[in-house]
Amino acid sequence: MKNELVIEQLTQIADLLEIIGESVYKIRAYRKAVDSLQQTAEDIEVIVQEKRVKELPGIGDAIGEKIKEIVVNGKTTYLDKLTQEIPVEVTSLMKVEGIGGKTAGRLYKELGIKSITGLEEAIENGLLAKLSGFTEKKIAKITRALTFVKSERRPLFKMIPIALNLKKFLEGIDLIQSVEIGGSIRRRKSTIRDIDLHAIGKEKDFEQIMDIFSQMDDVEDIVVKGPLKTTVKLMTGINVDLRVLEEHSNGSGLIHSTGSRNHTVKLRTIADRNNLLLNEYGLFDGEGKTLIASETEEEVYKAMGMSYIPPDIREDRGEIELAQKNSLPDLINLEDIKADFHVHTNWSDGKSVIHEMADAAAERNYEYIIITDHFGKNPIYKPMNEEKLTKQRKAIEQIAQSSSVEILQGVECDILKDGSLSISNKLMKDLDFVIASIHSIFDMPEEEMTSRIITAMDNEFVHGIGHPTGRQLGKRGGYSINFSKIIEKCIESKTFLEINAYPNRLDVDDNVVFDFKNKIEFFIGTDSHQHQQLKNMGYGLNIARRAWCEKKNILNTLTSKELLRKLD
DNA sequence: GCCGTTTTCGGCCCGACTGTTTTCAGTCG
Repeated sequence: MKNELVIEQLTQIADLLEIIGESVYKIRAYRKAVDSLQQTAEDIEVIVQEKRVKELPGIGDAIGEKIKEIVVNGKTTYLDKLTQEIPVEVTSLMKVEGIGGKTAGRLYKELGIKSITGLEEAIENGLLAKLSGFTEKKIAKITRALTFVKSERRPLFKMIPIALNLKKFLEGIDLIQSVEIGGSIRRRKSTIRDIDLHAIGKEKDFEQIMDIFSQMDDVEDIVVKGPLKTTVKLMTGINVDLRVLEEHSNGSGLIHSTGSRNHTVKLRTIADRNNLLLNEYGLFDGEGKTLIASETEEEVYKAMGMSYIPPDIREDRGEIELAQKNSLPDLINLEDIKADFHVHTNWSDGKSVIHEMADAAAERNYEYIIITDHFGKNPIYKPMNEEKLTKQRKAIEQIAQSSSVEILQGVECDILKDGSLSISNKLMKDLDFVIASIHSIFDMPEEEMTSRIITAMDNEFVHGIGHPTGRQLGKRGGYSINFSKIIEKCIESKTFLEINAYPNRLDVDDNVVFDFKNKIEFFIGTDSHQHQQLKNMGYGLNIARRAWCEKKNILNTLTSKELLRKLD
């Protein structure tokens, strides 16, 4: 897939336009196009071939042509032209916090600085200090920013506890009435860059609140500090934003802090079109004098003529237009989940025994559970063989007699290098559910990897593909596969894709589910290796909800009878 | 450069913080 290449080049164009001082609207258009592509799981080559590029929001004639050029030639002449004026490396300066296009442009034009190293040298040899406007204070700020590694996106499950600790700390301050976690954590994105906090207090206390916040133990640096908004960098390198408001602005402030940026921009645009003004303080009449709504999010959305939009789907992907028509999807909930489809026990590499898993499922009010221990030859997973499989079946039958949840027997088998499986057809035939997953040889070219998985799906006894991309958040990206082709095969072979809810996997990504949920169905598996991990179903649900899934899109909402009938 | 509940042309979200700015540009979210 050439999606990454297109995104990279359009971003470079936007950066370069910023450096040469082009119209902010033109720059915004390129950034919007990048956003749009980042939300697409489909192969851009396929989109170009089918002449659907301009159907993507924010992409018109000009950018559409450039995308086509990049897909066909690997580059666009427009970028070539821009780089004749400004070398593309100069855009790397904009990665430094506080340096934008204007500053990067001056650094290059006036001092010939092209890179971070060049900038460091110019600071050291005093060249930067000779530039007008680069006072000691400003240089000190840049120097500090240079010591920080650009903060990376981290898995949601690692950020939630950090955010909760901060929330707890702030809630312990008398001057603060309440604290909410906003931003991408509240929207439940799979990976998170910054932590956004929204606090309520009295205006007279704002400065003191910010003093306490910026003096917390694990603050490494204060990035910006004002009475209304403060950003600190923690020693872990994570940026934390705190926005403080008075209680009457709670709803509008929370909408602002939660984002996404594109969602709030769209809301404000609509408000403006209706002669209203929306900001973090509330929804006002056009003059900004009369307050219309602000106390709760529900009130603000309602006053905007919309139904309440859950945080998970605030991404400007059409949810606002649907909310205006009161026809948002009826998002799937935890109560709709009747089973966990991917569970390991001590029959392979799991830590819990079957009945512990069944009990944990019962506690979650599931109707059934599918035990899917490893089957194959890879000793890492202590896999089962034919003999163990037969014994396990007897064990399951026995435990099921005293269990309040139904226990189905499945396996997770390996997709071998050539697409064949680590289990025979004869054995699969008697199993309720077969997940086939890739557990070895990850670095295959896209085409080979895609046909490897497609070969596995061709096996009539395979029901689902486990953790389809193999990504491990914060460790490795997924292997290269072509989703457009995989989905086609899913439809043809009636195979389902997993939403793997193991917190460091979250695989597939919500973009994939969003794009293809009306073509195929998905199942959520926690891939639990001990009974406490069944609670990770929530992470799988986050993905499904972000992808606008309703009950009908997710197999876990079926009863066991309905499921088995469907698999037949 | 994109886009259309008034518009195929004329708009394009809104506000906080920083620096040295005596009224604003740059950057960020």
